[in-house]
Amino acid sequence: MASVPSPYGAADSHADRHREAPDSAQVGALAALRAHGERVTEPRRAVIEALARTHEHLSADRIVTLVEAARPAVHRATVYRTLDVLVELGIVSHVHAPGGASVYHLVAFPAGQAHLHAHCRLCGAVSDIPVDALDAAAARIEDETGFRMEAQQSTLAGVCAACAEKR
Amino acid sequence: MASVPSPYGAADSHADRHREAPDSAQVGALAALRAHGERVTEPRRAVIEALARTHEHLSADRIVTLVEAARPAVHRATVYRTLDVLVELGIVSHVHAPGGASVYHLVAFPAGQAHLHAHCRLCGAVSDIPVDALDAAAARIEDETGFRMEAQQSTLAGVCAACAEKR
DNA sequence: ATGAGTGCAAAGTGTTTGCAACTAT
DNA sequence: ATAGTTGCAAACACTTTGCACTCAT
Repeated sequence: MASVPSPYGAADSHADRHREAPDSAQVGALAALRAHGERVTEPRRAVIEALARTHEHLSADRIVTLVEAARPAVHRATVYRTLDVLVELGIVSHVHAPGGASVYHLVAFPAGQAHLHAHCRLCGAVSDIPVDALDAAAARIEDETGFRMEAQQSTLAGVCAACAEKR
Repeated sequence: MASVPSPYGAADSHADRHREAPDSAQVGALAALRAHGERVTEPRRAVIEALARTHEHLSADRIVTLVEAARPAVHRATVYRTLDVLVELGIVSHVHAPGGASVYHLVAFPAGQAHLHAHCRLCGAVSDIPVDALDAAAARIEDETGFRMEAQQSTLAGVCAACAEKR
């Protein structure tokens, strides 16, 4: 039931009107999905859409909420399964923030969108840090300890600018 | 059978005899506990002991196991509560490693033992990185973004030396 | 048409909480 | 003595799984 038969095909033409350039990340994600021989289903579209609609870092639970709001028929478990698939294919990246919930975001397809994650222990927000901020440190660490840091998968802990100022 | 009728009390006077010179970290932890007006109880000693006995980074669940092995009467919930207290007092540090389980370790009391955490995505091991490795990056990040990185609370993701060599 | 993908509900993890009993101070 | 701690068991949040059905291909 519920209708909304076409996820975002021809039907929602006016909802789409100012989306001529639908996130390249979203397009890329769908293409990558197909390229891997995976089926493109409505739940999967919904998950990718939720991820593409924001530049935020969403927790799995938050994604569940967003998807359920848009497509009530989509079940929690399916969202989790979809996220697993997307992560496995490298379409989505997830980082574990201190606090229990892991956050997900689309990997930037055009490249250049890459960034590091910084988690504020006061407000919980995950903010972005220039991707090259740790380059020097990474080089030094590998040199000294042999550990090959993958900065983009790392989450830096600390206090964000906003919270730092309030104190 | 088994008994052990008195969970903890006067009974273990001799069980205590060879515990005069424990880890300075352990002593420091207990002292800090007292200094904060917290009571020093057997469960708390057991948790601190488990942490002090190893330089490893222990998951909460692993600590539960260790403590339960040494003091069967101590309940899981108490271990979690104790860890919370210790973290809150800054006696113990915990980092969330990607993969769900957070790892705990005593903060080095004499100072100088401080280190950063690096989590290998291949073997799962948490290794230590020199504490100052991110100093320059931290300064630059704060300068550029305002984010005040707390390097010691951060977990770097990547591949450890051993795993890197195998590939 | 046919199997990958889904919804459902139930079972897992890992962690927290309300309460009466107990013990460190 | 007495308030802080504990044990217990149940609740909790988050995630995964078995199964029959459906839909993308």
